[in-house]
Amino acid sequence: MGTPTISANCLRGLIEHGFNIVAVITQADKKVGRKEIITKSPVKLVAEEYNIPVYTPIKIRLDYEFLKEINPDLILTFAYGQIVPQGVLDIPRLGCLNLHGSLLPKYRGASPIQAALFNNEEVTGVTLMEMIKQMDAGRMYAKKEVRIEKDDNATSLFNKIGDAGLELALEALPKYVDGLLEGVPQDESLVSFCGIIKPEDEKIDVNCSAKTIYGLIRGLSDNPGAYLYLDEAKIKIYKADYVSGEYSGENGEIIQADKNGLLMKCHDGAIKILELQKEGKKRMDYRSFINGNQNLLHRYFK
RNA sequence: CGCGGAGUAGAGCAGUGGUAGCUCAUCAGGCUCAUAACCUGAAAGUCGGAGUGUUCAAAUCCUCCCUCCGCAA
Repeated sequence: MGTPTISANCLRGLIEHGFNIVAVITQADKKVGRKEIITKSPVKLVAEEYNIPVYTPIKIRLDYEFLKEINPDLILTFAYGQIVPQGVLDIPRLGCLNLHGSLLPKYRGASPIQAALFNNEEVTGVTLMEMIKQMDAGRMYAKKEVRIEKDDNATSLFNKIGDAGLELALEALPKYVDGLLEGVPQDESLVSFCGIIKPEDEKIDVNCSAKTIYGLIRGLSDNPGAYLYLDEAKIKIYKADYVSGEYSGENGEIIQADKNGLLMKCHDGAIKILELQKEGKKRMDYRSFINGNQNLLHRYFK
């Protein structure tokens, strides 16, 4: 069970390594984009490619009777996008496992990969764990660490986590099936959570520290992008760096706008904007932005 | 028919009826110990496409089409 590209890659890997996938469950086709084109999930596309039966319950919470007939030995989820009810967890004889995009017990919840970036972590990872009723709280069977590099953003980290998830599954699933893995309970004192990211969470608060803003920008790039406003125009920042040090001026003020950089002062340092996009315009580097928007100096982002 | 913005030199933009401009990049020359710095000059646009639409005159107004983007989903 899964939905986005990383799940699809994982599914493909499992299939090619000889795992017998009897059914695939993914989110239903959705209308996407301005033209509302009906789009199948990446997982569905891969499943169809290999002629594996696909199920797309709108609400798995209510609609899972079909799974009893399939009677799988094991269910593996990876970024499925719905909460799986107890009724499903009880079906497979070997239980339900989940690949979670963090090193549990850190970052239980819906956005672990982004959360690691928001918090400027240097290491995160993926955890293979038992699914229980309480979200992301089951015993852990295996983990794989992923190092976060300076130039990583959400897109690149998703890919790394996806690759790591597949590797972990290939290594650990056979052992699990043979009963060789021991489940380790999570240390409840170290639990932290991350929720669904809402549009208001994507707004940059210029009064935050440079490092916090940097983390937000990385964690939301390339999709959907962290934003702020210049006058009435919404500006998304896709790539930036942070500079420590004291700068005069107010938070949000543009304190440099030339070929050497586009700097916005914030609390405890400044943000060096590298790639951005004004609404209605294309994504561009800071030099192009400065060329087309003169007199930026001492104006304010807010 | 969900709402809205935009398509003008390689890039980013200005220009809303009267012989197409700005910043950056490019090329040439100059200055300099030197330079991504500075000075001088040059090249580069059938102004998204179509119209056997309006006008003395269209990048600018009208009609249709294409593409890109923000919101919403």
